[in-house]
Order: sequence, then C-alpha cells, then structure tokens
Amino acid sequence: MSRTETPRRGSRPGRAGIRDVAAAAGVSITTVSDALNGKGRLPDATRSHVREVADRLGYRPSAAARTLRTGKSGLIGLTVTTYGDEPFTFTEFAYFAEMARAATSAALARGYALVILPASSRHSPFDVWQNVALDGTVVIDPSDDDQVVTELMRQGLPVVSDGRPSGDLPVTAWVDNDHEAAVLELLDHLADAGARRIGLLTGTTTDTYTRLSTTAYLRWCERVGQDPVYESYPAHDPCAGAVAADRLLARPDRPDAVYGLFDPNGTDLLAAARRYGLRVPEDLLLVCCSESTVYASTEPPITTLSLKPRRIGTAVVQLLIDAIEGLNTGQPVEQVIPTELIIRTSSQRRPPRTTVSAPRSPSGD
Amino acid sequence: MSRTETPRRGSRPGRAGIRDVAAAAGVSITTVSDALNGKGRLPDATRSHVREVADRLGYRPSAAARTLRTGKSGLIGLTVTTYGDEPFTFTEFAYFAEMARAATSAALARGYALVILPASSRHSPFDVWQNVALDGTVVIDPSDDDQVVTELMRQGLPVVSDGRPSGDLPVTAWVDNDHEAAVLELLDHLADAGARRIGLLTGTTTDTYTRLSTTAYLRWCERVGQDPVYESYPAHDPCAGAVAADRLLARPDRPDAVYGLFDPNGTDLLAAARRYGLRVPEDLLLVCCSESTVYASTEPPITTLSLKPRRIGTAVVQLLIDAIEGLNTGQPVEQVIPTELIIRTSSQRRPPRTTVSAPRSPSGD
DNA sequence: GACCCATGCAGAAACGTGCCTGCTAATCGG
DNA sequence: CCGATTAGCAGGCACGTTTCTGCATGGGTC
Repeated sequence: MSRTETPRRGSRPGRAGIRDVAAAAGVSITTVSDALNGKGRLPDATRSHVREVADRLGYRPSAAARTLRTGKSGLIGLTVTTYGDEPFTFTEFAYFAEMARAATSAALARGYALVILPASSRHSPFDVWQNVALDGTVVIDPSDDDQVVTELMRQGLPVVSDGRPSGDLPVTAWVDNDHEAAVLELLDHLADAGARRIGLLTGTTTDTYTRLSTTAYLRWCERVGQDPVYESYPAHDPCAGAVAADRLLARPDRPDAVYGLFDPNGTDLLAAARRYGLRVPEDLLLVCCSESTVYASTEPPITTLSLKPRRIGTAVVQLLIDAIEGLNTGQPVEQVIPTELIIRTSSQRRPPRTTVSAPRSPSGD
Repeated sequence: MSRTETPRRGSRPGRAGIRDVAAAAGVSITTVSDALNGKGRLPDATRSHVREVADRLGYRPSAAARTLRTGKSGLIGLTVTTYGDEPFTFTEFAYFAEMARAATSAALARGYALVILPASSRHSPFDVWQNVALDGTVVIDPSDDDQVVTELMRQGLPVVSDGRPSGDLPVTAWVDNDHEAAVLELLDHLADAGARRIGLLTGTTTDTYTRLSTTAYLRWCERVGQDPVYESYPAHDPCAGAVAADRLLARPDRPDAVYGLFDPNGTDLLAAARRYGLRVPEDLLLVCCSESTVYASTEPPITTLSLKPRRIGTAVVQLLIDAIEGLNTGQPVEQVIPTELIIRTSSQRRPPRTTVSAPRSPSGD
C-alpha cells in the first residue's frame, strides 16, 4: 500500500526512465514513446514538449529494454578464424584491417554497430556468444564445418560470410573474389613480362583462399606445361615466411618469377632476392597479394594483387543488413568482387621510366 | 481465461524460453535459473537434470532480458577519433590494429566483447550510441573537450582512455606512454650515432601524441642548442606524408638525421632519400615510430620506436573491467607503458655486421 | 439530431530473465 | 517428542520499453 508512492525503486540514481519523463511532462508513457520515436499521431506541440522535457531530464532510453521488446539489437557480430594459440590474427594483415574498417563504417551508416567475437564458441554459460544479442553475423573465412555458423543459422540468425563457404555450410549470403581468375590473370601477366618458370609462395592452411589460389596455380602450370615450383609455410607465423621465401630462391630449379600469396611475402622475397644477389625485376619478377601501401615505395616498387577488402567489407555488411531487415528476398545471395592487379616495377622487365634525375652518390648505379 | 493455456505466445518459433525449460523439466523458473547460473542451493541431481533438459531444447538465454535485469551487458565500447570525412582511420596504422587486437582478446578473456563505435555522437534517437547497452568504454586519443566522454562519465559509465586526457576531461583511468622520455631517448641515440642536425617529420593535428612528441623535440633542440628543423603535414593523408618527407630533405638546412612521428614515414623518408641520392645511414640517419614489421626487412632495415600497443590495449581493458566490476578502488588510475627503441641499421653509422656473404651480381656494390 | 470517422491520448499487456520472499518437509539438538 | 534450523523449491515482482487496444472528444455529413 505504501509502496505505490515510491516513484522509482531499483533504478540507478541519475538515470531517468521513460516514466519520469511522462510524469514530468504530464503525459502518459505511450505519448512519450510515440513522441520520441516519431510514431503514433501527435500534434507537433505535444511532440516538441515531450522532447524538451526528455532533454531537460537527460533521458536516455534503455537499449536493453528496447532490444527485449523489439527483438532487434542493432548489433552485428564480426568473427574471424583463429590461428593457433593467438586469439586471432585479426588485422594481422592489412586485409583484415581494411575489411573490418569498411564493414564498421558501412554498418554505422545504417545504424548498426559491430561486435568483435571469437570464432570458437565454448558451450558454456560464460561464453561471450551467449551474452550478446545479435541481429546477424559476419563470418570471415568460415571453416568447412564451422560450428558457430551452424548454430547461428539454426537459431534463425542471418549469417553472411567473407569467402565462399566450403562444402554444405549453410549461410544467408556470401561475398568473395574470383580467386582462380585473379591468379590466372596474374600468372599470364608474369608470363607476358617474360617469366619462364613462375614460383609460388603459399600456405599450409586449408582455408578457401589458399586452396583456390594454389589449385589455380597448379592448373595454370599444367596448361602451359611448366613444372610447379612452390614452397608452403604456416601463414600465421611471420618468421616462417622469410624462411620459406629463402627456401624458394635456394632451390636448384630456381624460378625467375614468384607470386606470394600473403601480405608480407613481398618484403620477404625482396630481402631473399638481395641475399642471393638477384636483381628485381631483371633477374626475378615479383608479385604478391597485399593491401599495404608500402609496396608503392619499396626499392623497387612491387606489383600487388588487391582483393579490394573495402568493397568486400561493405558488400558483406549491406547483404547482412538487407537480410536482417528483410529487404533482399529474391536477390542473389552470392556476390563476386573483382580484384585489381596494381602493376609496378617489380613485374616489368623494362621499367616504365627511370627515376626522375637525382644523382646516385657512391658507386654510380 | 482461455488464454492461460497458451504456453508461448509471441515468442519466436524455434527459440525456447526459460519457461519452456521449466515446464519440460517439471520445475519452476527459479530452479532453472539457479541451476544454469550456479546459484541458489540445489542438489546436483536437479542441477544436471535441468541442464540436460535445457540442452535438449536448445535453450539459449536472452541476452537482452539478462542485461535488462542485471544491468550488465558484457559489452565494452571502443572508439577512436575521426579524421575528416573518413569514418575513422581505425587500423589505418598498425598501431590501432595491434592495440585493438590486444584489447579484443583481453576483453574476451574476461568474458566481455568489444563494440566498435564512432567517436562522434549525434544527439538523435537514431544514434548508434543510444542503441547499445555498454558497461564501459575505451576511448583512443580523446579530444580536449570530448563530448562523448563527458556524456558517458555523466551517465556514470567508466571510461578509460588510451592517451592521457588533456585539460580537465574526466576519465576513470588512462594508459599512455611517456612520449617525452621516448623522444628524448631517441634523439640522444641519434646524437650518439653522430647526428649533428636532427629533423622531425610531424603532424598538423593537435592530438596529445603529436603535441607531446613535438614539444619534447623542441625542448631537446633548445637543450643541445640546435635549430629545430621540422615539417608538418596532415597525418591522415598518406600522400601528404611523402610530400612532407621530400620537403624536409629539400630544405637548405637539410638534416643529417630524421625522426618521423608516423608509421609510413619510414618508407616515405627512405624513398625521398633515394631521390636525393642520400645513403642511409651514411648520409642520413633514420628513425620512425611504427609497429610494422616491414621495417625489419627494408633496405636498409629502419630503426623504429614501438609504443607497445599490445601492452596498452591489454592494460586499458584490464583497468576498464576492473572499474566495471569495482575491483580497482584505491589502485592507481594512471598507467605508463614503457616504449621500446628497436635499433636497426638506419640509425647506426657503422652497420653492426655486413650481410652474410651472398655475392651482389651486377655493379659489385 | 444521430451517425461516423479522425484525432489525441491513456491503460495495460507483454518481452524473458533474476532474485527476493516464503512455504513445506526433513534433520537435529536436547 | 518438540521447537529450531535448514535444504529444496515455487510465486511473483521488477527491469524499461514498445505497442495493441480502447476511450473520449470534436467536427463533419446525411
């Protein structure tokens, strides 16, 4: 009986609820909700009055209550595969950084925020996946039988993957490059530049990117009648890359052109070439897959294959939000983003033009 | 009257609630909640029975309802300052990538997840900040009168900043390097290596890092009696960096050593040095602040100052979670992370040792 | 003047969980 | 054998919001 008089009981002091706004404005809770959300039919006078009172009280609606009521949280999960003990190589390479950055801004532009989550999910109540209400999830390079993806789809949550899912992994949509076509174009470019034996620096991991790129290389070799020359290494270990680059150039059947599948391969191969006294591009043509801008100012500048992570990150998020809001029914759920081969000095036998004057000081070139 | 018989009304089909688990297990809702959360006093038989039924039904507790009830969401905001029109330069430089990665894994290890949020907050109901329930926020390089930080602190939410807040901006705690000491140590190192006139490549932005580093440089110059030689450029524009590097080396009072404040300055300065025929380190000593590993394999390898972003990201999150959980009362709220000067060839007059054999082919060095 | 509809707002039922309160039966000390 | 304690569990309120329903009121139309 005496309890009915306590206006706010358990609420944190300092945070005003919608009830406080209604009481202060002399209207009902419904009116406050409608006025602030632009719904219902209210005269502008009431609307502005409620807004003013809410502002004066510093009212901030509870996101948790809104999510509970509406079922929409405005949160999108972002997860990447783990490598070994390291939590994950998120942004270890420039690709992930650019992709995540584009995905973040695309999500924010549509009123969503990204939550970074691990690729593995313990089946325990302390799992982070249990404690966050998601509207959907972006998965980067899901594994063949990704348990997280399976579970999310089973819950009816949309999942869009960067990288086409292998096997029968069900996803709402996916975005990827045409890796085979990119590798074939790249190898043709090297052959046009005069390469007779093209080597490959690849990874031991079984992700889709590595697999497709490697098989495309092998098919190309078979087509042109060249013996494959490649070295593999665990891509998550930066030191192993330098060692593998060295191994590749130390082989008796040393290639006269190399394509490195991973971002640091360019500098690693360049350093290895210097160690063996090989000039680039005179003795060795070089291309690597990278999003880093450092290869524009190396000596010499290195030709890179860009996977356009910005476009991928944007497309992934757009597809996911469309699915969340039910806008993409009937549209294609597969999207292929073209790659871009940025041709620089390292893959051209004749440098396009010499550096602009600037006399070399010591041993005159 | 007839409504009391409908077991689940508006709930999404396919998602079982705690009521369904209670009904299926033949116990009350309280017992289910206690059994799954390890609270209350229940015999192990009941506990395991409830768990089994919950597993069988695929029960997933609603994060929104739990957050509404407990007031804790398990979410931590992560925000960085914006630069121009670009949403934000998040992970534009390796520092942010490494810092965010360490912060993410530190948060996940303690059961929290990071939400990436923009530094600006429109005062509108469509603002992302309104729609996400946060337990606390990590702010990278807050501006002098950061409105987001002020608002969050006013709401009673803990805020920990990477970079000491300038002015009277209130924060719960902050983590930073001792930038002055780092710059002074670095300049002393260059002077020890024989530098007579040390130049600086700095930024036009007014963030704390740029300001402290620049003033430390100016103070050092004053102390040793050297005229300051520096060029400024907008750090968010990668092209401007190369131009500024060129400007610095084109000056009549050309420095014989340069420290670049930002990550890409190393390659930019190296390229500029090549254009002017300056050998590194013989004619020009070079140091830049970077977390990138490419500087280990450039020609020559470049000495870098590491701000230890991994340690900073970890420390920031630990302090924030301690504050959220009320564990750090009385502990210091300021934490200084030591920097590390990674000395390579570019800042040593005498290279420590020549490259291991490997005959240079053409113009014999 | 009776009917109808649009307008402006209030009441109240959920959303799904956590936890405080309380009730019953079993154990225990004396 | 009896009061006191405790284990084991159920009832029900509250978190703060959205939204369905409904009740007045007023101005039109026939």
